Amino acid sequence: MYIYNNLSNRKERFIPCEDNQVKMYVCGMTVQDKPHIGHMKSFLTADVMRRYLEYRGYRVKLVQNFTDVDDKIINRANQEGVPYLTVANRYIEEYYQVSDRLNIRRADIYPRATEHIPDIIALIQRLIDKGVAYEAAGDVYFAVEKHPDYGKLSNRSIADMIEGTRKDVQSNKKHPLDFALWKAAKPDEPHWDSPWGKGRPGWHIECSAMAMKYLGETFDIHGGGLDLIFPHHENERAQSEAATGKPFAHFWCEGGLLEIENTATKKVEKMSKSLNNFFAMSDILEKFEPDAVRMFLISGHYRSPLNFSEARMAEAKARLDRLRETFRNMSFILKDFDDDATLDVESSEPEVKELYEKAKAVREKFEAAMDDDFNTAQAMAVLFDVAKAANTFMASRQERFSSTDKRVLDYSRGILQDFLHVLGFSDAIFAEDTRATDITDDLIQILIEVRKTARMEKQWAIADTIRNRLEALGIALEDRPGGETRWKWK
RNA sequence: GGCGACGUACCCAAGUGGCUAAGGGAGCGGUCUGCAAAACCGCUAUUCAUCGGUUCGACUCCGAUCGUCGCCUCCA
Repeated sequence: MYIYNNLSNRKERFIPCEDNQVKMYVCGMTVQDKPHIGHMKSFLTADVMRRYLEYRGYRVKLVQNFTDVDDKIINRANQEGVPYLTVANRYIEEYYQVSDRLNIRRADIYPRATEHIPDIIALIQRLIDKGVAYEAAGDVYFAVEKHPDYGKLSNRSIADMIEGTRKDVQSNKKHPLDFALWKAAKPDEPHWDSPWGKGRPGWHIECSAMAMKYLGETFDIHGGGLDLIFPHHENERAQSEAATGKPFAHFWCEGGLLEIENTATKKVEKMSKSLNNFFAMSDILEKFEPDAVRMFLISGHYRSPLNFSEARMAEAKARLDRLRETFRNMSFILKDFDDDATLDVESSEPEVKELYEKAKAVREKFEAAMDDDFNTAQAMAVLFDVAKAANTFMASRQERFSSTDKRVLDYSRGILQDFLHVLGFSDAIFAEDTRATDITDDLIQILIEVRKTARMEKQWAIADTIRNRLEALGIALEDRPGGETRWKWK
């Protein structure tokens, strides 16, 4: 398979460092506020990559950090008058909640910066010993000019960057682009003892220390948002490779940002905490189901920006409903279908053969799409193709299905389920709605029968009242061509 | 100003140096239906921002122009 590498600016053949093992690090959140849907785009992207890699037979070790000490967390804690870890823990907890609801599989390890201070100090010391970092008044800085490769990931040269740099007031730095590995503690700040006095880690170093600790000095894939390329990932790479003399991550896979239209200026801009234009993931989940969010987030390519709006979410929901409808219709037909005879395609009718061929081709087409830098949009199109074919097939049958018909539908359903799972959709799409308890079903069946009688007597007002009242409760009735009436939650 | 990405139908969105430019949403017409809903069938890009160039041939490669976005400061 091929994955786009931001380091080389092109797609490269993906070959893991170790045979069957993929080691992956995703830059997690600085837990200063609620996770918003832009954050979750990154993590859901990583989740899809991981699931597909596993589908492909790799064992994946995924590490995703929490940066739980930084200026903004400290500020927020001061405003609230609580310890900084209270703030951090609160948002970490919320992260887990929304992540679980989105069916994002848990990473293998979620290391936290504050729990790795000794590792961080050791790494900084290593850099000082190598002569690429220096201490100045209790701070420690990485000397950018000592690292010849600096700027490669973000495609810029030190000279270019200096032009755009504002004058830095604090001048413990030897070079304006040098960045802090360790910051001397200001009064009343959280701090730890270190060889350079009391202080706390700078922003980038924790990722290097923790990635190396859990994945080794070289690993396969480094993910995160595109806005992290500079300075975060550039600095991470520089300090890591300066320390070890080895490549840090092989593939740098930063994803496109979530954008949103500014209602005042009509301009599209990235969703971020600093612009205060974000939609908390928890709020969106009040309104839209998790699978619809997933459908929305994978509707384009992960490297492209994605524009958020309620209308787009509603569209994603409609896409999801289309698939769900197909599954519902299959389920009605396959109710009590329990037959493990093999499908004899050769002697089947052309319609059966056609659906079978469509479903059978999914594996190859889906893999071709996903092997090409995780093209989820293409992959979804492949699945929609089969859903359409199944719908067409079902519509062609006038509600009478032979066991061969059922076999090919069962086969198609299995294929669709398998591949929707690979993309991380939950069983909620194809499983029966859990709100439908048996008694509910019985009660609705009674109403359906009453309505049926009314319809036979052409008492349309009664029939429609039943349907409308149920509709108001979120229950939709469908009269099928054969005279059968089905119900579903809307 | 520097670096990078992008501009495909009403909307979202994949894609390819030459075979009908995927898929979805929305709309319209039809089938089915007492009416709906859902589904199915048909229609909605002679064209891929604009202008040049390379080529037998480009939407796809190159250049310019216009537009949008991101990074250059904290940010998934």
